[in-house]
Amino acid sequence: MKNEDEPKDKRVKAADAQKLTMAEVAKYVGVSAMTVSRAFRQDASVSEETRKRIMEAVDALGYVLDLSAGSLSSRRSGFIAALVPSINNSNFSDTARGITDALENTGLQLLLGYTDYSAEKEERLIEAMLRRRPEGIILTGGSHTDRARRMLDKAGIPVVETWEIPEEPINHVVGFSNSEAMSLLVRALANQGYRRFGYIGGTTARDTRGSQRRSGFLKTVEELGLGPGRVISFGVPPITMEQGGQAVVSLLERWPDTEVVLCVSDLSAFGAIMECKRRGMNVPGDIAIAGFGDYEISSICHPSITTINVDCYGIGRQAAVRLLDAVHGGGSTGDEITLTGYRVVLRESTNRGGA
Amino acid sequence: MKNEDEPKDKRVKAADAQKLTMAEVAKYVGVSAMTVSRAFRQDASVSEETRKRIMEAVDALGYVLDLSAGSLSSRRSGFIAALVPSINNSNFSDTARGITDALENTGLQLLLGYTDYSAEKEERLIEAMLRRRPEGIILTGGSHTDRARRMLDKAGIPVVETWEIPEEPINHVVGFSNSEAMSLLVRALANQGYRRFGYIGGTTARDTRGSQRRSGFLKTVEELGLGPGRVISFGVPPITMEQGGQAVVSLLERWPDTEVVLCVSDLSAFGAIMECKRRGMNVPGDIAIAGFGDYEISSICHPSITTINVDCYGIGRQAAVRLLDAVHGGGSTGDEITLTGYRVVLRESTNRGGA
DNA sequence: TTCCAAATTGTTATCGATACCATTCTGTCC
DNA sequence: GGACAGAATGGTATCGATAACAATTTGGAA
Repeated sequence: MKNEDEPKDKRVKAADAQKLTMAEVAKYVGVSAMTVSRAFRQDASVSEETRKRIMEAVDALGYVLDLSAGSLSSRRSGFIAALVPSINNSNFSDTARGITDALENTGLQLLLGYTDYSAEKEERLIEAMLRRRPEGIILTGGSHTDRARRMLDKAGIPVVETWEIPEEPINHVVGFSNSEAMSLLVRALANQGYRRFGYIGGTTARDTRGSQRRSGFLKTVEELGLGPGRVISFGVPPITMEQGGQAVVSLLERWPDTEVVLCVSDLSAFGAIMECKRRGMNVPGDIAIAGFGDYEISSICHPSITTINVDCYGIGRQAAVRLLDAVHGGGSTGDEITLTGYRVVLRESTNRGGA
Repeated sequence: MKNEDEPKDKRVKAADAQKLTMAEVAKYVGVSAMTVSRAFRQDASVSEETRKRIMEAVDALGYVLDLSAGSLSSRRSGFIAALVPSINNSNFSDTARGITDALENTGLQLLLGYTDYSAEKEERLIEAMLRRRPEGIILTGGSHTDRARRMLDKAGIPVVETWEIPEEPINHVVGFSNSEAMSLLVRALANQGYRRFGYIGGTTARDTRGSQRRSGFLKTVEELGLGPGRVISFGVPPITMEQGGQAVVSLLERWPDTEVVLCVSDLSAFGAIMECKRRGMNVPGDIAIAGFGDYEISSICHPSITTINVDCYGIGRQAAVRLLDAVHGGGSTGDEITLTGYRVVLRESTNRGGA
């Protein structure tokens, strides 16, 4: 049995307060709603004194601007949408952070979605996002369903594709060639004297960047006259640390004399290295292993991991900057491809003749 | 010189199409706008035949529902806000994933923000979020500015605090006691025979969960009669892998006979272990090290890391479920504290007499 | 056949801010 | 003193959907 004089649910009172509208603030101050509206925008012409009185009233009453109402009449939602494959992957969350940071103080809100590496889920997300009328949208990769492309086209908003160079860009692109980046790594290691190259990646083409890295690997090994590359496909992308460990076992069973193994990402490379150590093998003494992405872990772990450093944060930041240009400046410069940097980072895990 | 019959900028045409409104779809089909509106909701009463015709028209015209207009009249924004300290931390991105998954097919959109472990940034984000009139909000931790509390109170929406048990909960809570969890780990290791305990954490109280872990550590070491704990504070939270490595060096310089080091998170523990190995020390032979959070890395790395497993995904999922209950069901059950599980995971890094 | 309940569709007002244009006020210059 | 530019403020229509209620149709039951 509840006590009778127990206080009533606090939210009842609160719910009333919630109804507070701009007109009521205006009445309280003794101005028109329009003036209150102007007081909230820094560029509008309101006398300093009036603005001060309004803001005091806003504080006193606890009024909070309602953007959904505003965006309807101003026809500007104040949203930017961004889709990434996964938020659990630190490369992509760095990109998301870059976007968020670039959006700070622009008055734009980020609507973030993750596609789980699926073009179908991407399509559904794009539709869900467009229902909020974003002023621009940032996508990962260039592989989209036909319907997704049609929706984006119809939406008439700037689109930025990131993390790779699509064959048929929709609009703007901020990224790099995953194939060439992997190629660069192969050449760097070949320069060190490695000859028998293995590769570990996922089983399907879901992860288009992963596929591009593999094809860059295969092409370059071929070009260097180092025979066909030894490829192990293991697990649905994105492959985990654990799967990296399992894959390297398969690879070494099949081609025991492999000298160096390149992995689709640092995570699988790390798993591979740890599995080798667990089995008593020496990295890089018995086998050299390299990754891709330069995750934090790769510079810290022992042995530290040779990899390709990608400017994940910069991809996000530049994508957002491009988008802002297009949204505000009217995109006068037209569609463009912005190449972002990458570089080979040689570390202990591929030290030739290393400990 | 551009070719004259080059197609004009596609976006011009697209921008026109964008203006498409529900009324135009209605006219095209020969029904009222209201009927089109009903066709978009699955519970509304529209004949199957009419809905089919409408949806065909929607497809043909490429109409996309405008939720911002709808939310104004229905007074339901369709948003849920969630604030996490960082999206680069896989623990919190797991929580974000749990929230997103629980929201799937509810028609609710997640507005995600990251506070960077700052109560001031949290306050600004809460205000920004409230301007979108979310139907509920999920926060991390129980430490908020006064103004933030006031705004939340006024907003009159359900609030769920996660990841810890606040002393003064606002509303609902989904979390666990970080202090008790750390205490459990200390006891488990004391049971194994360890006596001289060290601790590595950040320098400030910004990370309240980190502070709670430290106090749980200190209290328990004291209770067990194992003298004052040896604490190294290093770096602004969240401390990185690298800082974990630096901290363990400090700790061992100051107290060389330390037997086991507990770290505020697996990331710093990993950094500490790698630094020890780099310096030729054996883990756990020379020094045992444990973390907190059970990140993927901890089960994979060598030696694998003893830690506290936390149900990060479940925290997000349950927080969202609680919130949905409160939003839809009217929160009839009142405010509640939902405790989520955690458990000690003993691994190689604290093997007594280990290799 | 008559009548009523349920299913289906239509009409109108409205959500809360902002765009657009009109109006008032202030100060300055000739 | 008059005129006028520019700043400050107000009034009204409007953004595009949905709530609320009204009207119409349909299918049986009486």
